[in-house]
Amino acid sequence: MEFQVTFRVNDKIYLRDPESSEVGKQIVKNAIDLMYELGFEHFTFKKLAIAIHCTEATIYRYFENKHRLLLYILNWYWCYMEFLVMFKLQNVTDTPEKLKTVVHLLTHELPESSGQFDYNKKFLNQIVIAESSKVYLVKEVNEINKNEVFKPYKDLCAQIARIISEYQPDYLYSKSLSSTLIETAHHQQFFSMYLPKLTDVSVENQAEFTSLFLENLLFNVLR
Amino acid sequence: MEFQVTFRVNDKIYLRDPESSEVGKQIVKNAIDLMYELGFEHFTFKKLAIAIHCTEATIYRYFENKHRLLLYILNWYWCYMEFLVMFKLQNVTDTPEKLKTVVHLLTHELPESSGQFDYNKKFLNQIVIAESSKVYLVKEVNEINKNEVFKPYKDLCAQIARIISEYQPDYLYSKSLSSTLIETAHHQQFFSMYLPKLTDVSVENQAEFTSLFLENLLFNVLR
DNA sequence: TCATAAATAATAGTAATACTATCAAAAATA
DNA sequence: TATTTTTGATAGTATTACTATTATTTATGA
Repeated sequence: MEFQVTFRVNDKIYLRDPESSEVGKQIVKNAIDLMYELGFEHFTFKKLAIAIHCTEATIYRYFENKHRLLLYILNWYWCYMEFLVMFKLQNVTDTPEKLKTVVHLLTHELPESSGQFDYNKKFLNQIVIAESSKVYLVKEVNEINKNEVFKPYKDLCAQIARIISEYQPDYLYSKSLSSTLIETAHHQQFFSMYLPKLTDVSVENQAEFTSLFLENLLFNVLR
Repeated sequence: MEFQVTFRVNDKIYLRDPESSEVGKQIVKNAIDLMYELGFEHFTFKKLAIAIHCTEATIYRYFENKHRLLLYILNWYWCYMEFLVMFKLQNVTDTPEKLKTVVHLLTHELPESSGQFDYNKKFLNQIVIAESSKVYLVKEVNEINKNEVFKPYKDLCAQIARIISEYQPDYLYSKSLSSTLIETAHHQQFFSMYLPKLTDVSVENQAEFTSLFLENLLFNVLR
């Protein structure tokens, strides 16, 4: 059985829906590749335009600026992650098992979704790890937040918080623990790659380090 | 008794020691004020030059770019924080008390240090919360790391990890828990201010929320 | 079918940012 | 006193982030 999952990303993020045209799709796909390669700071619309053989003005027609484009990519990621959590927890009744699944999803590359036009999941994962905090750690956070552009993040956070509450109903900080889980998944992965002295990673457990740490943390905090 | 604490910041961070001249001191002091006001992205050397009535070139003589200037400010913060932890734990023998002190330090404004030429601690605290991750979440992280510019962060992390190990010697992730503590202190404070739905903050516990959450987390993870 | 309107991309700008090179004055040293 | 070094000021350039205008294509409807 083949099926395809698509997400309606909040239309306040873009000026024109990138899903509505071929160039639009190319913009998002190539933005992920180029942002992975250059990092958010060195990524520019000019460079993206050259990569997809169009002009800067064309990209500006779809996105106000590169911050909005990153926000679009992350919204897509948060929506996909929420879907994956929901999907993978179908028919799982064991609550510890649910939490383990969540940790695994947060600390591993996204599975390839079918569909001829797909984003590079390895690159997307690295962008989430290294760049995601840059969308809210800005002076304009209140202004941006008004358009509900962080709703998918809040939804994902609330979804995980519900599983935490299910596991331990009297735990007082389910949402903070949930957001800590998400954020820690990112920075522990980043640290274990680039600043390993800030972690307890070793050569042997490189790949599984973050999920081991988070599982241990979670099951010690709770119960 | 009056005393003053100063820190030798790694000289790879600056081109010319800002402590060595009056303009240099003005650059750092006013950078903190202006970076707080504008946020790192909108902060420029031009604007800083106007604020202290000098030229851009003067500032470039001290710091290669604004990233280095932020790194200098954070190095100062990390050194000061390590000093404070050491200082406040003098004569404290009770290990749980030590951990509580660390959490309190990480989640509250820095105390004013004496000295006629002092940085604005309220502003510095907000910069640490909102901008600190931007110094390492860059493509050049490996290159930058070679000059040991993150050493004060690693030292602070190791210092807290030692207290964790003292409390529970067989805990496997003392350094990761330590860096998670530091990072979580930042983003939970940020979230409770700007994106409260990602936390369990309430109107009543606004000020103490992050320390309550972290204390609870820490004492449940350990033992 | 053809005229007209609307949508789109390309061209060509501008203002601001992130630097660099040069120069002149002041300070330090020999 | 002469000479070197350090300093800040001036005046640039390349890139970035965006905008306005124009040309072309596409859609619509009489």
